[in-house]
Amino acid sequence: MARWQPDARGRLEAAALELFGERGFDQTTVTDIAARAGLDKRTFYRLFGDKREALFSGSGHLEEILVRAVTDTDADPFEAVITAFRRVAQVMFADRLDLIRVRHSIIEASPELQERELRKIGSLAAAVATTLRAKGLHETTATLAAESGITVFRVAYARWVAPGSDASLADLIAETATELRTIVSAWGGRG
Amino acid sequence: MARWQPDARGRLEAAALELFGERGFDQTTVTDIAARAGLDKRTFYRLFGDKREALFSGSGHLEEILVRAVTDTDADPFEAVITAFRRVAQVMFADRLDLIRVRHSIIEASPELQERELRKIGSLAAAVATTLRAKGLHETTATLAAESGITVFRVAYARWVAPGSDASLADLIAETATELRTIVSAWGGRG
DNA sequence: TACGGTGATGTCGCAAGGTGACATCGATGG
DNA sequence: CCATCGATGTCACCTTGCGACATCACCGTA
Repeated sequence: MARWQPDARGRLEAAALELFGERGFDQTTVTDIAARAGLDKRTFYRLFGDKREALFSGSGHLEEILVRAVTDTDADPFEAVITAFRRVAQVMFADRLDLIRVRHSIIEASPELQERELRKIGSLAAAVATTLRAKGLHETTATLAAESGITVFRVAYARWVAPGSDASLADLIAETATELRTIVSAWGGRG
Repeated sequence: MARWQPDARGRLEAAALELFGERGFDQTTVTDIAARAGLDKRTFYRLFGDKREALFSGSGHLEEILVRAVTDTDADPFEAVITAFRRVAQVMFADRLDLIRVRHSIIEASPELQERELRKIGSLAAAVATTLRAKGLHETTATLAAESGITVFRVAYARWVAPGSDASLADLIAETATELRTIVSAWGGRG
């Protein structure tokens, strides 16, 4: 085969997205993906840790932006996380809404991909918590702020991708955070 | 081999726990597990969906108890979830603390097992959210209460399994929920 | 132009996960 | 004594993922 094709990684990602969309994740072999990209199966595994990773390349970038946004503020922990997510929403989820929807439906259709997404989200939360702790917060406080912030983002994101939604992701995040505060504040105390 | 050995499922679970603890998850093959239990690899796959499931048999029971506890109260949603978790903590995490710790350390040492645990927790949250919605709550409210309740449980659980902790899980849950309320309530509003 | 190094890719083989199809055994009922 | 049925064993197979090695393009240098 022709070697040194440009952007091997990008072409493999595109091929994987196409094939997962056409046949589903399980019905697509790594050999299929590599063939569509004009490459070998072994090359795929050199660029991606496993078959699922082809759909999660952006998560590293997302973590980077999020951590920086949390660092660059001195607000209260929860507010810092929510603000950071709203900024991320404006940067990373502004365009290509069609591709985002396709990706979402592919993940939704495969338990394995859902597991991987949960892991990515978990490591995102861990990174945010570490950042908050580095700012002098107590471990439990940092973890709780990070985890509940991520929860808000996930719920808002789910509402945003749902068909028939027109609000912006940033607005949905703020709205969802407000509702979380209402729910939690209503709690009486040591149950 | 001798057939019709009693409690094949239980013996496979025990064998898996032992071997994962001795060599780690990756260094243990399904054939190893089946051999230690005196059974065949194919029998393992008939009783468990995949290799990881041998460590997560209790999650169905946990979901059942949790859903019932949420159903049997008419408190505010967040309080209902927290109370339910505290009740579960007293029922399911009272004895066998040594086994719980072993299981926890095994999962902690394997990314694949962490992924599976996250999925189990996610389906737990979904079940609780469904239960809350059945009580007439709005979708977003139900999801947020369920997810943040689970977050509280996870953080409390992490503190509880950590070496050198002596507080009860139920108390840690209440304490963590209080701290979450403090963090979220401190938030100013629409960022 | 020739030469050697370097890095990305292809080729091959293999252990392990996971599954379908079929054989086999034990118990149970007639 | 035989038929049946459900749980298990056996075999063959595909796919994932990886180690080891060969190969090609490119690049600097003489």
